[in-house]
Amino acid sequence: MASPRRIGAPDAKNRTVLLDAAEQLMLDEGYAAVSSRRVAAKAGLKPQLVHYYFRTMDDLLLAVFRRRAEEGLARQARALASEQPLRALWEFSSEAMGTAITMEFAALANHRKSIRAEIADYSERFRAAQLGFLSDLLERHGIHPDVCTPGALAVILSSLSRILVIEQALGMSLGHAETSALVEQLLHRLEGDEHIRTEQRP
Amino acid sequence: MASPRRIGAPDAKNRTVLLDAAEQLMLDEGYAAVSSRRVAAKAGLKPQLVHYYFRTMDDLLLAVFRRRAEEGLARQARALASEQPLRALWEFSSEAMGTAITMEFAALANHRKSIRAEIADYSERFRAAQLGFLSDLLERHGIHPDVCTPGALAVILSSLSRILVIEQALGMSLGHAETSALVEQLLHRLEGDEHIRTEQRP
DNA sequence: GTCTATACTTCGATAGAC
DNA sequence: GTCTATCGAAGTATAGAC
Repeated sequence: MASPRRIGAPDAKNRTVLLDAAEQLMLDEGYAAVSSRRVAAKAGLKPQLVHYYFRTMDDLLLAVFRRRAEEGLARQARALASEQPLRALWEFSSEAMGTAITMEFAALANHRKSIRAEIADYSERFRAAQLGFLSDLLERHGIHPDVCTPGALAVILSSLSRILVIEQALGMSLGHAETSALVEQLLHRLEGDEHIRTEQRP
Repeated sequence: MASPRRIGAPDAKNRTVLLDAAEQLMLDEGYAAVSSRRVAAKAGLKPQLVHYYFRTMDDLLLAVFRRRAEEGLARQARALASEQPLRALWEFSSEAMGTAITMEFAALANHRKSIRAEIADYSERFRAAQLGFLSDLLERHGIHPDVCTPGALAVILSSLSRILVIEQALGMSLGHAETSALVEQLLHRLEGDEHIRTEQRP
């Protein structure tokens, strides 16, 4: 009774095309621009197909989010396993695209219950994945929990990277250079100089 | 030639009613819900009146933002002139409603040029107003700019308060208690214990 | 100065054809 | 399993009546 209507196969080619179009639209013009008609137009398909592959528009939005979130978790795991994990984490968190899409979904989440639960869940998974590494790092440097705990460090790093990216996108800069310098100081103290990264040869 | 159509007086009662309705809608359901029909319905007026008082929907949104921003600047100024300015600033920045509306406009700003300029301008005014106070505070405590500058402290405080509020609204909590404890430590060090505030008698 | 009648566009979603 | 024809509701904005 919940869903009497049929739905397209999860691996159908057009489903992916629609997901790509929706994601691009969201980045370019915001979640409000993700309508069945506009998504279809960008994908070169008929609007009704959106409702064939995704029962509602919320379902489409959720699918876009899940796909990005899963990819993000994998990329973060790779960053944390890299040569300079703290710097890699900072750079990953400072990526403009990830921040833009996260923000778009966060705004959306404030007003749609089904999406809110999903975002909260994934966000905690991102943070939880950082905790083990940060915990080791702080311990290795003999930093007492009274000074800074792994949880606090995770919150601080993610909040700073996010706000710097967001404000930059708006064209703001007041206090940014000083904050970046402070972060660089921290990274240096906890992980030494930035290595020169040579191009990977094919 | 830009605006051949007439527009309602800025102090007309219905204009304010429409502004209130738009703001409430934005908080409850997000910027996408602020349509002429829905605003009018909430205000108990006809949809066409929205276009009489505001030429476009963007104009309405901008008017909502300016009204709140001006009020916010005044409130922040009062906080910075209070008995415990640092704590007052932290509490002001941690207010759920201010954060929610700021976030909504920030999301909107990513995709609408006219709004982006306005947000960036006001945001820098908020931060600039904090700098004088924070500069004095750090100097008074003999904190060297190598350790922390006023600009960096402003960015850190605003980013932390914002992310804590946003994540709380989503239902997240990982690392929050530890971060709050760290902030409390900082407030205590820079401004002593929290005073007990007695109710103002009428 | 204040508001209404109206035009035209775009929306999400379903039922049913191939 | 894949797609199309179509509906009723909601969107912005203007021209013109009071």
